[in-house]
Amino acid sequence: MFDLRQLRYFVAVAEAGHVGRAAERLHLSQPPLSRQIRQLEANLGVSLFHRHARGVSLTEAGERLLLDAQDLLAAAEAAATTAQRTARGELGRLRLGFASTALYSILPALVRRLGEGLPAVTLELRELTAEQQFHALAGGTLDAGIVICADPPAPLDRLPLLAEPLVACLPAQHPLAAPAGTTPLPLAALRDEPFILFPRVQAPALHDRILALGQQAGFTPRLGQQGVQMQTIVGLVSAGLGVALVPASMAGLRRPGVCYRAIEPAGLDLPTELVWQPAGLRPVTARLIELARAAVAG
Amino acid sequence: MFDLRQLRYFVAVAEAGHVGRAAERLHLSQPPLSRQIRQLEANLGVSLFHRHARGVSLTEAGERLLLDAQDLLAAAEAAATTAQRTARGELGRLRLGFASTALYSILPALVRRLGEGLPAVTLELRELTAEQQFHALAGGTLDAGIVICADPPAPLDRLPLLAEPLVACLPAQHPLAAPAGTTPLPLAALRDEPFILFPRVQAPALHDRILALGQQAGFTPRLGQQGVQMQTIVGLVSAGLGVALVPASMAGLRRPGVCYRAIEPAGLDLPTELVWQPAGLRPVTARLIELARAAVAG
DNA sequence: CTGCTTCGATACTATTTGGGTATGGCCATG
DNA sequence: CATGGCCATACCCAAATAGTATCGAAGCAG
Repeated sequence: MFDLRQLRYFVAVAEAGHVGRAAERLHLSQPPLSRQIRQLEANLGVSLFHRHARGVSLTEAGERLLLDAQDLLAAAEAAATTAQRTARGELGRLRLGFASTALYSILPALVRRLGEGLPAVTLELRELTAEQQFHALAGGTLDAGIVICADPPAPLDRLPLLAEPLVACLPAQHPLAAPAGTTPLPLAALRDEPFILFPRVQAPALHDRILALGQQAGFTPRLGQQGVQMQTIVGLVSAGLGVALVPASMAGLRRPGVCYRAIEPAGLDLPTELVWQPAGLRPVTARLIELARAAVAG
Repeated sequence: MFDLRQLRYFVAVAEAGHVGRAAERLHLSQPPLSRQIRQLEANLGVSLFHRHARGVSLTEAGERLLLDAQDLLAAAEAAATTAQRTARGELGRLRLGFASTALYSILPALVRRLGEGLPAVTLELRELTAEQQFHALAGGTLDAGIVICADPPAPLDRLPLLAEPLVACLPAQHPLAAPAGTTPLPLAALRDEPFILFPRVQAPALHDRILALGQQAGFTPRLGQQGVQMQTIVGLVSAGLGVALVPASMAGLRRPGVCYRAIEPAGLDLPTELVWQPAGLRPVTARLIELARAAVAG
């Protein structure tokens, strides 16, 4: 069978109409080129050129092959660059999990950066709890995840993206409601309110952190309704079913009927982190981590 | 850049999952295969395989390349066979001219044989006078032509396809009209009828042949209407505008209102011939000539 | 019609590249 | 810890490719 080199030679001769001229263009001397063309003809069992006194011209079969050869060479080139771009993580699918709070903090900026830095990567976003993300990462069905206030199991790497305090989320008609910027609300003032929380299994660390804050303020929070997603919790608060402690960035949700207030004691900031499995890291995941690192630094 | 051989090797290794196994399948020993794979990786600047203890597996870039490589190899194969089939005249366009009479004699059978013998050839049929065909053949805009009773100019080759006598074509109501199979009609009986003919410039040889037949029968045919196509001439006869001498195969047209009779003297048979330019003969034209030759012989 | 020019083909040599054999080294498994 | 399986490396030989010199055929001008 033939060879891409022979095809390149053939195209050069066909386009130049001269063997010698084409040899020059290929930085080659004339005789080997002549020989390669004849060899291609022998391999195919087809004569591709008419030889006459002042050059060569394509036979019908040659004209047909010229079209195919140009396509083939272009396709080969494209295949090479596709493989290279895939290896660099510039091409493909990126499966990114995220906790619901990330939608209101880091996720929009990160997605924008991905779109700018890796425009040919298809981003698949999945809203998942931290546990679901850890499981999917271990199973290889997720490339990276964004979790808040959760402890990734041993084999996972992590990158802190941001840290934010908890704030109180109150119904707007609540006696303690006040515009932002007023003095922090002493937590003890909420001792008699029902607290709206995630189910503990979904986010044990965050759940415990909130209960501990209550203890620190001298009371045991009374549990009210439960909600799996942050939007649900804020919605329940706006319906007057209780109060909640939520990440400060949830104030960006601007749901009518709720009010956010800083609390005292403030407690430790909640970390939002990017997590991934370093073993078998896909190139595109590595690029995501780079971008995220740059986003945190910049 | 890489090479189709390397691509074939790559595909074999990818499909086998083992270098050694693939080497066997390629009738090759393992070390050169190993080396070619590494060289392909070096050429692309991309690692295509993960090596582990019991074989190799594709990297993400490798998986991407595998798809493209399989396509490329198939396309290369296809390009080769396309060129070969084109060289053999099994593929392409065949521009065939024909005189209108051929429609009622040899053309249908020839077209059927072409469809069977060269199914991938696109036949372009053009109804043209002999002179138009000779001109188009000289100009290279026609591959072959079918003419009746015409003398091709010097550079053209010819193949006789059939020869047929002239018969009289009379209006059905004409006193001389009679069913086929009766005695031949003495031409002299038509001495007072207007003769419907082609314009002489369109088919001088046939025109002269008809006039000569009249002379032979002892009169000079009186010219009536003219028609360029055979169908037209027969139509004018059926309208009662005169009589005509037409190739015997025109009886196959079975136009109502006309009647065909053998004539006396019969004169020489009219040759219908395939003509073409032997210089720069296209492969597909050569195949047509072969088929036509077989059709005449068989 | 003859010499000149142009261009592809051929002969021969040098170098590169590809393939074979022997062997080393790594990783998983029992 | 030893063993087996498998890929990588080292080295050598054969084949293919490129370069130089030359030939031969076909148009063109004088």
